[in-house]
Amino acid sequence: MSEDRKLAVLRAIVEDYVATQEPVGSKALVDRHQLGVSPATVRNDMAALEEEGLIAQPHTSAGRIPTDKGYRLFVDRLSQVKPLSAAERRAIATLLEGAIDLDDVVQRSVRLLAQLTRQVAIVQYPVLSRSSVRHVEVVPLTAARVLLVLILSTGRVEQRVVELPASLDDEQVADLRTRLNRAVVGERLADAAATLVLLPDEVDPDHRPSVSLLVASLVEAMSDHRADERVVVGGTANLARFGDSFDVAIRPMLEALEEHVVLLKLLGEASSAVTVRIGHEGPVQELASTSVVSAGYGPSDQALASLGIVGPTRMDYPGSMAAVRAVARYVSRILDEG
Amino acid sequence: MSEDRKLAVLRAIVEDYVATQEPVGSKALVDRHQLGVSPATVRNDMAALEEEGLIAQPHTSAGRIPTDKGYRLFVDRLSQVKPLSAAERRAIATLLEGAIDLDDVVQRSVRLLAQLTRQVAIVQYPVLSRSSVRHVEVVPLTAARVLLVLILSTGRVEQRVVELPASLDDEQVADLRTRLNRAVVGERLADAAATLVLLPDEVDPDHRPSVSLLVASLVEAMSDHRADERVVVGGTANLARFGDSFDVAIRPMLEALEEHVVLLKLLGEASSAVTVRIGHEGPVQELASTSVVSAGYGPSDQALASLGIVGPTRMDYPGSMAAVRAVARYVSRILDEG
DNA sequence: CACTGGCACTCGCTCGTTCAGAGTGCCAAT
DNA sequence: ATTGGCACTCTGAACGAGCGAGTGCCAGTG
Repeated sequence: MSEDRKLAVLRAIVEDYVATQEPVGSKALVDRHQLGVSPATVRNDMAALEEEGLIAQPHTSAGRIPTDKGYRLFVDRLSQVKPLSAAERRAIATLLEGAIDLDDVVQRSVRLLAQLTRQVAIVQYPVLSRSSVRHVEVVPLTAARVLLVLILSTGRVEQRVVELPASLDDEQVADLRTRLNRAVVGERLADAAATLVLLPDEVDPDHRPSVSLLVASLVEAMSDHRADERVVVGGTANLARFGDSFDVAIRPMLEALEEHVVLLKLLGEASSAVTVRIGHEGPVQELASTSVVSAGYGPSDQALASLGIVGPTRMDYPGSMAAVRAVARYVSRILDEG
Repeated sequence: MSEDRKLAVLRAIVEDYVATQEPVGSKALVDRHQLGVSPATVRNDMAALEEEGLIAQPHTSAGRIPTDKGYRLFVDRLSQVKPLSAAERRAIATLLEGAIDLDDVVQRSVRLLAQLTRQVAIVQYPVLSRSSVRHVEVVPLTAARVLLVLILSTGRVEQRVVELPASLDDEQVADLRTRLNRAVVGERLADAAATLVLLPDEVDPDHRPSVSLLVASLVEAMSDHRADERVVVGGTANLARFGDSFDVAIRPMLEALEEHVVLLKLLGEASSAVTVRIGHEGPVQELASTSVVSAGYGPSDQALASLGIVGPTRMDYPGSMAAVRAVARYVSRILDEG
């Protein structure tokens, strides 16, 4: 029994099962693939594969389906990322280049991923703490009320309204604006806080309470992890496609998709390579029958956040990986330019 | 045959059917409700109700279920809005008061509505064109690049980065900031554009191209209907609850929930009263078996936008209406304060 | 005249049974 | 090592019977 052919059989099983959604038998296999051997031989190979835990039969006398372990082997050794068609790549490029701001980029990416893979897509907003400050703006609203605007290198904008204990005139506000920007522009958020706390000491003691308050508010905006946890989901309608052919329960999926914390766990740590999590390998019990394909993205190849897709373990891995990788790259490029 | 009792029977049918999800027969009715008559009598009433098109039987020799027309009558004449429990009202108040900005208010409202009604909730962002300008800020980023920040009375913040044909120094920016604010603060968005177009004529001819560009960008931000169409959806997991008990197809629901344009159609024109759309009364063919309960909200009782819930026609209308009304009121109050 | 009890009738649903088909494992042969 | 053949297993579809919920109608009663 040839080891190579055994793996060829596994690959064929995965491909057929993904395509048809039905357990695949020995006869069907030799019909659809040019294996050059008889069904009986394939049966022997199958028995061996089952022995190794790579495939299983739902019940006696049914075809075989791949196990999670089988998919893992397939992804690691038997498949290569399927290149996208020229049309698809053009579609990605034009769609993403039409985006007008960060929100829009994220929005469009989700749609794109969902359409390309026909799965549920998830895109995380760039993580705050690793980006740097591009500009800080102080806007007087009334005498004792100012708006702080924090603009980050990723294009993200955070704003806070602050009530001051004492009023500031325009000149003082302008001075403050200069000082703040001198202190933090170009700094990474994680470091900026340290520089900021020294600022109140520099100014006229009369205004120290106001400045302290402003600084506190700014630091708070910088470490706002609520914003870090923002993710956008799209393509939920695709759930229905494989939803009724059950096996994958839609209920827990829908619930997970509402819990952004869970989604972040699913996406995992951002790393620029494409990551595949199959079935039980994932961190969420309820989603043991789903897989996640994700990749990090961010300007200049530092992975600021992740995006990816979630679908049943029986998915088209090569295709999904290609789509995820392509979108991640394009989004990274856009962020580089912006 | 008493007309009153006939309506009581209809009410009982609606209530039972909503509770059990199963066609209700004459026997079950007299058991569960104190109608003071025998099943046979109820059967006669039922025959009459069916004659009038208010109820129907799925097939001969099954119980009755209300028709859309039956629900309509129930909502209009047989039910009163069920008051929320004190605990529920407290939950609404505390949750919404903890919100820190407009995004957060919208986010929390959706969750709240979904939890209270156990249906899918939809909240529309306040419509731009009817709100007014609170402040405009011009932030120099580099010599020939500025950030425009537009702050609206609803708390919404829009920003645009503009590349200028010529560079402006700080003094000129400050002057521009003053002029812009003088021109539009307090104006409604619809009117502000008219005032703005005159602005370029006021300034030094050298900077006229830059100012024109800024004004154009601002006008564009003000009339950004993309932002108008923003809606947030929550509680999708609730779909699964009644999803498998068929009759309501989840597929078109999920699809509709992704199409924000469709959702806006569903919510309809914002009016401060609670509106109920039952089944086919709605504007979307595919959702003929779902109902929408919605209400407008906005500061000082002008309805800026709508929020509501979507669910199967067999829903708890009094409860849903109460929840929608309560949330709409609380959100309005929050906007009033902010 | 409104209501009631009784009764025959209609279906949809559930359950058991049967049957065909797909697929397997094993064995003897090449 | 591979193959054809064969007996065996098991699922899923098809069928039919019987049950039960529910109805409509009718004759009887206050």
